[in-house]
Amino acid sequence: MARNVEFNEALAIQKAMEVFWKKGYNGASLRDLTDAMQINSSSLYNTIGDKQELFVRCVQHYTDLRKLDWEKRLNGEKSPFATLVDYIHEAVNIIINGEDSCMAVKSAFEVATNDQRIKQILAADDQRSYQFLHDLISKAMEQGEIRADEDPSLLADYFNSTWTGWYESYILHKDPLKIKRMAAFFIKQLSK
Amino acid sequence: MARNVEFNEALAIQKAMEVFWKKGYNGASLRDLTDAMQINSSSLYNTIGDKQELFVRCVQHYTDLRKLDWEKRLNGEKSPFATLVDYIHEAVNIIINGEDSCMAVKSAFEVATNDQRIKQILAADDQRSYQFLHDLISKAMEQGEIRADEDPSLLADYFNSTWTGWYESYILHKDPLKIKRMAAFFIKQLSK
DNA sequence: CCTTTTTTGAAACAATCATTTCAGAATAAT
DNA sequence: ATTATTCTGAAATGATTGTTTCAAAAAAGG
Repeated sequence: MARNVEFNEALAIQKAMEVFWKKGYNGASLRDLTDAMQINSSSLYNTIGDKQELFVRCVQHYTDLRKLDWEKRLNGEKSPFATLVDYIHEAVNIIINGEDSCMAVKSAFEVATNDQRIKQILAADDQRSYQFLHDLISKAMEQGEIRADEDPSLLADYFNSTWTGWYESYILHKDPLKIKRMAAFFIKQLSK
Repeated sequence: MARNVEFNEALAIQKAMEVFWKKGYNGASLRDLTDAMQINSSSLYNTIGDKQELFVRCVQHYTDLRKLDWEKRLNGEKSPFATLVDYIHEAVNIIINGEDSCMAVKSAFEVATNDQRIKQILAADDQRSYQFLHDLISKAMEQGEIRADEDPSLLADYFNSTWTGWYESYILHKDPLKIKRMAAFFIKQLSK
């Protein structure tokens, strides 16, 4: 009985996410966004909503991707400790090679203080990140891969919050060796 | 031969800093700023400059205050390790009680990626923070207050980047106990 | 093919943005 | 007191902000 939506919404969200990621919420204008999404603002307001709603969808999309990654890693074939070490090394590579830091971290500091919806999405994401680490650490302890004289939930909390500072360090000093040394120390703390 | 500047520039910078601190660079409008500074925009542009210049001055002011604090602590009478532990506990209290996170961290993620002047100021600030920790840690090792089987520069780097994640954690979860537990673990790692 | 419903594109919207202008008030030195 | 210079306040600047309007284009179902 009527026309269908012409543009690919998933692709448009992906493009908008990249703009927000690079420029931040306040730094990205609606023209920046619609240019990247290759749609007219009327289409945006008809289907997705206003700027805030678009941002929510983008942050949600970002955290969905992370969730998939964690699930895939947990279902992998390697041992818990090997999975953890792999993850850390890849995280280091992302920090060193990526140029836009982490969107979850940036958004936490820029908007989570004022926007409750964003805060809630990021809190849930952080909780999943914690759970991912907690699972691996406690399994590694059970299997005797790492020593079991610390509380897994404390270690997961502690390590989970550690990443953020590495991003900041790399923004300010652009020193890959610094990050790699901290990661090595991080792993050594776990294993010995 | 002529009139003097009427307003207190130092006080105006302080007020502007508080606005940027809370709202971020892009989130703070010039009206927000001049309202808080209680000056006309013409006075601002005559004496300090444009918005970017004002922000530079505010970030500089923020880091100057931190520098003074570190110097005062280094010149205190307590032992190196006691000074370090005091500092950590006060940092935890600031995270838990403050409501606007850390301006240096927020600015690093929002603008340091695009603005080289801000990046440079924050990198210098981070370097001083590192030096502060490095001084205390190496002195504590010399005096036998903590074990000396780790590289002080690595420990200083590692601990220096750890704070940032605590701020993020508190923004997302508002859980004081979580921060306190991580701080306690932090101190235990050093001392044992 | 025709009707109905929806999407699209371009333009317009008022509001706000950072910044500038300029006349008049203020003040320091003569 | 006069003069020379600078600062201040209010208003205006043009650009950009997020958002809306609406006619024309598109397409699905009868």
